[in-house]
Amino acid sequence: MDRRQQKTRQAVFHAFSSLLEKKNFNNITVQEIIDEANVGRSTFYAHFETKDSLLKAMCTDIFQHVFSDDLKQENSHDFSHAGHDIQKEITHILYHLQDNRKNLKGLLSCDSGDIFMGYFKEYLEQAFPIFIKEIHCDVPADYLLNHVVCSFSETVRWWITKHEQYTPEQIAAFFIQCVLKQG
Amino acid sequence: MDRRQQKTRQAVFHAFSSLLEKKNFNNITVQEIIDEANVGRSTFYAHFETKDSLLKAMCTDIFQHVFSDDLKQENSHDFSHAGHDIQKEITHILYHLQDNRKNLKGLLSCDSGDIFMGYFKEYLEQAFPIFIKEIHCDVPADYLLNHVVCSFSETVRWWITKHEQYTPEQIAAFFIQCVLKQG
DNA sequence: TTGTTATCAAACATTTTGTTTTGTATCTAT
DNA sequence: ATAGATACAAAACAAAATGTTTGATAACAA
Repeated sequence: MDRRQQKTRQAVFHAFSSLLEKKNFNNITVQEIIDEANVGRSTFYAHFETKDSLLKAMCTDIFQHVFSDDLKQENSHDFSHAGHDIQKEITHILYHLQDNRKNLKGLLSCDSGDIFMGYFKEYLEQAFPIFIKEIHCDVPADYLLNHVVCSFSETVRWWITKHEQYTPEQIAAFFIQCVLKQG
Repeated sequence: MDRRQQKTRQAVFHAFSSLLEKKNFNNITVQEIIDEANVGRSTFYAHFETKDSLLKAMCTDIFQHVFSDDLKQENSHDFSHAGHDIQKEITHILYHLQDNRKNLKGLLSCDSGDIFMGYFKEYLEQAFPIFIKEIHCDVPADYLLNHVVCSFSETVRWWITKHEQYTPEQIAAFFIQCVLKQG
C-alpha cells in the first residue's frame, strides 16, 4: 500500500482516538478530525465514507491483530479441544488487546465504546462456543453464549478503561472464576 | 402538568420509539421525529434540548416506573436482607420491565440500546450491592459488581429484544443460575 | 370569563456534511 | 532516472440539519 495512504490512515486513526478520549463520538465533527489529523477534507472522504465507517475500520484493524492467527487455528480442530488450557488462551487474547491499548482506550471511551463492544461481541460469538461446551447449565444455549460473550467483553472494558494495573493473567483469572467456574 | 404538554411529550416518545425500531439513533433526524409525532419544530425544542436529552428522558421515565417504590424500601433496611428471597425480587423487577416493553423495544434497538444500557447500569449499581454480599469470590469487589450489573442488564436486553417468549420467572432463573449460583 | 401558556407555522442564521475542481507533490514501475 | 499514475491540499460549493425567533391561535387553569 502507498506510504502516503498509510500515513493518512494512521494520522486519522490517531486523531480520532485522541478526540474520543475527550468527547463523545456523536459530538465529534469530521472537521475536528480533519484539523486534529492535519489532512485535507477531500482526503478524509477519499479514505472513509462516514464517521461511522471510520470507527468500524479502527475496530477491524484491532480485531485483525487480536484474532489473527491463533484462534482460527483453534477453531479448525476444535474436536481436540477438550483438554486445552482455556486460561492460557484467554490470557493470550488479553495480551493482544493490551498491545493495542493506546487506540483501545479511545475506542472504549464514552459512547464509541458501545460500538466497539458490538463488533467485539460479533467476533467473540464465533470464537467462544468452544469454551462453553464444558459448562453444564440448565439454560438455553444461546442465553449461555450471550452471557459468556458479554461477560468477557465487559471484563475487557472494565480492565482497559479503569483498571489497567492488573496483568492479563489476573484478568483471565477473574473472568474464569466468575463465569466459567460453574459449580 | 398541562394536558397539552403531556400529550406532546407522549407523542414524541411514541414517535421516537417507533423510529428507533426502524433505524439507528444516529441516523434519525429531529425533523423525522417531528413529522412522525406531528408536532411543531419549536414545540419539540421547547420540550427537549437535543436528541440525546430526549432519549435520556425516555430512559428516566421507564426507570421511575421500574425502580420506584420497591427497591428503595429494600435498600433502606438492607441489614434485614440476608434471608430475603432474591429470586422473587429479580422477578419483580422483570415484571416492571415487561410492563414497559413497548417503549423498551424501541430503546433497546440498535445503538440506542447501548445508551439505555448505560443508564440502566447506573441504576443497577445502586440497587445490586445487596445481592452480591453473599457471593464469595476471590476477585476485586468492583469487578464482581460490574460483572453482576452487566450480566443482569444484558440478560434483560437478550430477553426483550429477542426472546420475549420467556416469562419473568424463567429469565430470573437463568440469571441466578449463571451469575449468582457460584459454587 | 380572564389571564396564562402551549402550540403551530414560517422564516431565518448557522453549522455540518459531502462533492468537485485544480494544481502540486509523492509514489511505483520500468 | 524518468514517466505515468495517484494521493494530496486548498478552496469553493450545494444540500441537509440544527437551533432560534416571530406572531397568531387555541387550549388550559382558576
